[in-house]
Amino acid sequence: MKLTSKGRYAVMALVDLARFDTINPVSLRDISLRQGISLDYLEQIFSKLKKNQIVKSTRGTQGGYVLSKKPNEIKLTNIFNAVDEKVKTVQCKKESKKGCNGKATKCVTHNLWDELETHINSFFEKKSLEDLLKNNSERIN
Amino acid sequence: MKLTSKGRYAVMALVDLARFDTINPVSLRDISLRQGISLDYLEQIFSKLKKNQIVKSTRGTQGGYVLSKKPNEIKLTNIFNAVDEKVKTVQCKKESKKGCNGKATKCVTHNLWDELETHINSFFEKKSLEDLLKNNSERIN
DNA sequence: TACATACCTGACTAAAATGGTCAAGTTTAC
DNA sequence: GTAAACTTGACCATTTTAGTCAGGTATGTA
Ligand code: FES
Ligand code: FES
Repeated sequence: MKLTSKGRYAVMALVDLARFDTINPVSLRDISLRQGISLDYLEQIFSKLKKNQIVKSTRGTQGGYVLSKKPNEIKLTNIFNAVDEKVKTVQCKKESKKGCNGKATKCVTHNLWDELETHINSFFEKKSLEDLLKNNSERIN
Repeated sequence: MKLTSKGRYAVMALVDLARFDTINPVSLRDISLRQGISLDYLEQIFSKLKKNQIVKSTRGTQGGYVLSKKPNEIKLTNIFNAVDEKVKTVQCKKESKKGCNGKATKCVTHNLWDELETHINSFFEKKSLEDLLKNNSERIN
């Protein structure tokens, strides 16, 4: 079970945005340099974040991205959904009546993985960007 | 973030074992048929489970595997460690002083992922094979 | 003692996912 | 007009996953 770079980078970039977008839009180039993420890869990620109305963009010189909501309104769940970083623990289709073994009943571990998924998702639903900002400034002081 | 088949199969197989090993050792062939898991793949998994003293084996005709501890003494943590299904959320080496960005400080999200890892692992530490047996028989009745 | 059953070991591999790069734009501030 | 910055889509190398395959070795039973 591991977290992919796409999810990790999305959150890193948005924290960066939350810290620096108060005066001017922030360019991906800046984020790329500050956070050490490939510029081209960031573009893919921000394209998805924009489609999901998590960020807004301004084109042209001095352009860049800005959060489209307040940091406390952006939960990790929203971010992860936007970039398709989903938690997948069960193998079977959840709606399907068939189990992952192809039989008519769910496998012996189905309920366990389902609980696990809920457990993990509850973490993402609790945490917002604002929590991360606090956490970060605590560490600086 | 997704669970791999190796971890999933290991738990499925051990639940099967816990249900059927009370009289005779259980052959991998039986598990393979009941759970719909490739026999050759099961052998790889059980090799690791054996090295980690989670199961014991008997060779020859009528041979097979038996749990080496009571179901309530086998936690998911133990199983996952045995088959190398580890939860990995941070990108950096934890001991290292360097962050995942190569800089001297930890990245802005490091603490978050570390919390997440703890959150997930606590689930695995709580759950034992016995819990799964209960859950399963509940569903049958 | 033969022989079938079942464990044991290690090498190999097809397919998918990951983590990007690259190329060719369009928009807009200055 | 030109450079900065967003936009789009194709492409690709590497790694991981989820196995397969080909040999073994041990042992209960007939
Ligand atoms: S995971 Fe849903 S049936 Fe096995
Ligand atoms: S995850 Fe540890 S420094 Fe980024």
